[in-house]
Amino acid sequence: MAAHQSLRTHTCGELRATHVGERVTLAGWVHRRRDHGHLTFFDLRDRYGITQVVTSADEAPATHEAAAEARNEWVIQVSGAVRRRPEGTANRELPTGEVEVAVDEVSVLNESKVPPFYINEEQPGLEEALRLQYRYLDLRRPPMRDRMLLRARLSSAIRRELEAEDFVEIETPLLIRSTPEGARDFVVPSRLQAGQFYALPQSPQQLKQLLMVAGYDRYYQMAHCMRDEDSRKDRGPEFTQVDIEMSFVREEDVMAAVEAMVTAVTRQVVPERQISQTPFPRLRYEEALARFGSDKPDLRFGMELMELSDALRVVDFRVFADALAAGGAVFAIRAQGCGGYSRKQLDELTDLAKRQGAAGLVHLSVESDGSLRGPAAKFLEASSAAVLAATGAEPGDLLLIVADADRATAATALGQLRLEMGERLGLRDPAVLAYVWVYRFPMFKWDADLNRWDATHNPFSAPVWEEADRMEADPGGIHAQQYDLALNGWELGGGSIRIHRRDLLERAFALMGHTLEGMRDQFGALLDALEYGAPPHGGIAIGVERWVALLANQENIREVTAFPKTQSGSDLMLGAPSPLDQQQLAELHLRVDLGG
RNA sequence: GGACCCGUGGUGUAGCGGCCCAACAUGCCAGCCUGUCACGCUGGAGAUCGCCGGUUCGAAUCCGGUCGGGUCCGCCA
Repeated sequence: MAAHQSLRTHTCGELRATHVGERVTLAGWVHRRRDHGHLTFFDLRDRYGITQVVTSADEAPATHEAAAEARNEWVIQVSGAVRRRPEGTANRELPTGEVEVAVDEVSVLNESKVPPFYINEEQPGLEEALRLQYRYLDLRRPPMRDRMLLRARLSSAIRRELEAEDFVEIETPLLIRSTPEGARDFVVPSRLQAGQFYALPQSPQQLKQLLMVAGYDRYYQMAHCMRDEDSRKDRGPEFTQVDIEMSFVREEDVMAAVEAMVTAVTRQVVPERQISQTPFPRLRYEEALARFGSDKPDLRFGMELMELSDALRVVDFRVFADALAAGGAVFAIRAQGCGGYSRKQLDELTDLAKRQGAAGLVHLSVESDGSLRGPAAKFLEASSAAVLAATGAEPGDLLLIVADADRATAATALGQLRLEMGERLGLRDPAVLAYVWVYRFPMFKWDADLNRWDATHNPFSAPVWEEADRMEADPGGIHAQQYDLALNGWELGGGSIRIHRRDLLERAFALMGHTLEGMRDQFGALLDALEYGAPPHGGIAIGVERWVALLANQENIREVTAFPKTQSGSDLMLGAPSPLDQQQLAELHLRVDLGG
């Protein structure tokens, strides 16, 4: 093992029966102490594991007495002989559990105050703010350590796989130019140029495209990105992405390369997990929305959406009739065996549907005689057979139905209910990883507020080539060569084939209301570069925190981030952000105005 | 910008108008204990209930505000 240094001969995860008889020196933290008077056991911990060391009043009285001072989290160094534990006292829970070190020499390398929370046991309810304030102690806890090591193995495997396929890692700058597109920028004031600001990258998008123009036809980078938008459990102000770009490729090529890397990496890093399907399923956006109510569906379970628009077209029920008359849709999911849900449970589901933009939720339970029961049942009597036929619902089942004048709204609201029911029914198997491609997104969406078309994803994404001619004639009807990679209901990454011809890019931007001057000002370098032999190219970016979180079965990316920010963007350990003093402000040509 | 939830010894919880200057577990300290591994036993110290204000004879408990944390909507090309 490489971790041998002059203060230790072995790590705390290393000793086995084969070491019995060797004299060793270990250094680490006191994980736990069991004091039996004339005999004291210490569990000594480092990042490699735990080893039991013993001091004895009979064998080494002075050492025994000296060691008795040590408390939890003190850093100590011990020397002694490795010996097999007495018959019947081996600990099968520990890899090192067959042996122990009979300590004859101990030295305290550093004492520790009593920590503000337990390092040596799990503590589910522990206030996260406290963990963040003492993150260096939190990171010492074995579950956090394991997640950090998992993340390191993931990064390493990604690099190994990509480099084996001739990808080259190229770093791009962190101080770049602000552009109003996309998320809000974090900005950095320039000292040398008064009144001017850099922006921190939301992603190295333009730079990696410029690298393609430069001929580095397979680029990757573990790229740090920053977006000044409100946090969620799956996104924070700064994050890391595996940024990839390739030249001379079609969608197929990028997806194949990424899929090969993702599959190989997953198998190396979490061999115990099951990838539900390879090659990864591919769903067109429209299909993902219609079947799962999401553009990042969780494919670990079925419970697909069923469209009832036709079955219910004749029903005299305002909620459905109005939605359908307005050109909308009615969707349902069938929750098997949930017909007995209580009023409270149904209210919770209704609240969820409303939060997701639905006007309401119609719930029907199927009685043992096949009749439907629920607040809206009396309106549906004439159609109950059609509903049962369309949904396949059986006695004891619960049907959840959402109608909306907007098809996507109905589908996404029900998609959220599907996830909730999947959770409640235990269908989201934590052992399974269900990667899925979602592709062929609409290229533009109408922005009612700005009264213009806007890119659904990335403004540099290319239209499906055969559709490019219709861009101006039918902006809402054409699709982008855009593909997202989803995993267990989370968006892991997204990418596209880019526009590599200046005229086409200008047309796309013009459609989004950009003037030629505005484009030159903001994207001048890229536009110019496209005129110097830009090859066809495309790529993807994969969110590292989300990926690790899913591989570690964590709900929250803070659990896989060494030093995360709070929801309001604070670093509770460092106390950031903080004010600047007057001199710093003056150098940066800034004046702070807190008046509001 | 908005909605909701949380904030009681070091930590996690209980208490939710007077029986509480606050209970339980764990941790901490001390003593005892030669085979433990969440060691055990005995004893002890430790919180005026995030903060400010109000209601009340009386507030951890009710109300308002505020600070911190979380979840969500908006936002996130």
